[in-house]
Amino acid sequence: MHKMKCGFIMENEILSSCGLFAGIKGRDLEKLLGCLGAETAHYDKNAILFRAGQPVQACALVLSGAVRAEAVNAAGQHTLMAWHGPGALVGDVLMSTPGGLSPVYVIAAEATTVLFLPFRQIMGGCPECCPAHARLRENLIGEIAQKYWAQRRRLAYLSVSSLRGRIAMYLLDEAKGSATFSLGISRENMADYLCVNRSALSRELARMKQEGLLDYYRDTFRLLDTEALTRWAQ
Amino acid sequence: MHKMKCGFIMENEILSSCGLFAGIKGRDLEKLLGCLGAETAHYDKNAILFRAGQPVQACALVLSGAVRAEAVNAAGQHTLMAWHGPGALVGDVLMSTPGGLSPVYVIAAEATTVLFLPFRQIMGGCPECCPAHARLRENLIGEIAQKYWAQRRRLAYLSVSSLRGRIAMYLLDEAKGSATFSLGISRENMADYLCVNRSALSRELARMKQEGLLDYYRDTFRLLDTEALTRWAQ
DNA sequence: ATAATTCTGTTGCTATGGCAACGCAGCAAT
DNA sequence: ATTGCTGCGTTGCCATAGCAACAGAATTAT
Repeated sequence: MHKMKCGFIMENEILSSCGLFAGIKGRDLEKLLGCLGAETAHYDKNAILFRAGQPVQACALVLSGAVRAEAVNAAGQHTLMAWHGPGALVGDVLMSTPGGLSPVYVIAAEATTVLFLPFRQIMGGCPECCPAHARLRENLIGEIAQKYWAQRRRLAYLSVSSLRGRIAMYLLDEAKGSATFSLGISRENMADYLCVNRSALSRELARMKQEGLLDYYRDTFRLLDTEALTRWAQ
Repeated sequence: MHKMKCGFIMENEILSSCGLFAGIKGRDLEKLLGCLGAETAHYDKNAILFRAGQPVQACALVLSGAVRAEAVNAAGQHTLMAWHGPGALVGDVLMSTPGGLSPVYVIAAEATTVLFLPFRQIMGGCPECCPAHARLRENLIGEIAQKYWAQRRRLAYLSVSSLRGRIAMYLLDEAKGSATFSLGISRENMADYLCVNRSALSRELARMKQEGLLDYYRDTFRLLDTEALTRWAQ
């Protein structure tokens, strides 16, 4: 690993487009990064960013490359828990949890550059109480709240016991009103997300298509009878 | 509803024991509450605290009584989502979510007193940048992070497809190392939490008892073969 | 173009777990 | 004591969904 002070990263478009720095730009952002003691770090493929069981003091914003979060169970098997590409914020919830120890280790999936933002500096604030710092804290709490709702949504799907209901609820959410939409994930990932067997998912989707509830090709769906789907979603 | 400025609530032991005000006491707490513009409000039974579909500007700390959060679906059915007694913090995640609208309405289950804490005042901070204020913000983010992990844990249980595995994982977590422990919830609530049929849960527990994996009476459990249970939990 | 590989759909078999219905124990009200 | 209520355990039935195995698209590499 190879650390350096920020500076060049100012040109990085990730910063301006990521939620954590929303509403902070130009000189404010520059000053804030210095004040935070933010440091970029470069990792070669398979280098470790966070170790399992360790406390997490800072979150990492992925600037380029990608990281994987993996759990290792009692039997010593490694399981992929998450994959984070450019723009992703990693360890934010964990660093905000009092006494929180990482349940996973995080490893560079390829050559990766991240920006480390230490919790203490974010919360402590600069002596001058600058508005950028206040905004950053609001953004951080907003990011965590959003992750909370993402989990809650998935929990809602999994709490539906019937396969059809689970699918209906998920698709209605993803559609967000529009008739035709693309999920952007493979059938297998969809099955994993909904915690169902892939072939069972395909079978049920085929049935729903046959009954005229929806139409689809690969990951592109069109909801034909939202009325009925809503009924199925309970 | 009947609002009043804080003041008398300083004697309330809820404040000193709740996570949100951890590490803040005495004069600091008093000053902080004034600075926040915190207001207690009293609600008669069945009075509404938060309406569904409305933005949430403040969280409510339940001082006495209790509230219910209920969702109303498309068919007009009301479903109990959560029950919050004294010490509970309600609406904290929601007020922290940018543009977040309440998915539920919150209603007083009985005569209830709450302390309202507005998000803007919490995050804005007082002009003097007082340490109590900073601590409050840290506590808030910590509370939200903890709620995140509580969801995540439940998600982990629900993602285990076999009933036995789900039970095993849950009980191993609840045991927290000790052999004998009490869940403090009814069998029916346990079934709801794990999203399984109550009778199926009873049946599987009976099987597990017969196989010597565990023993139980009502909501008190003893794990006899954690080794095997861990294997079942995958 | 051909081959290789990954992704998706299909289908038969079967175990699992949801459902309903009932019995019993504990507890409170009358 | 009787009645009612609630919580928990038990069991038979059977639909649902997991599993495995294969087939055919679609995509990528050669």
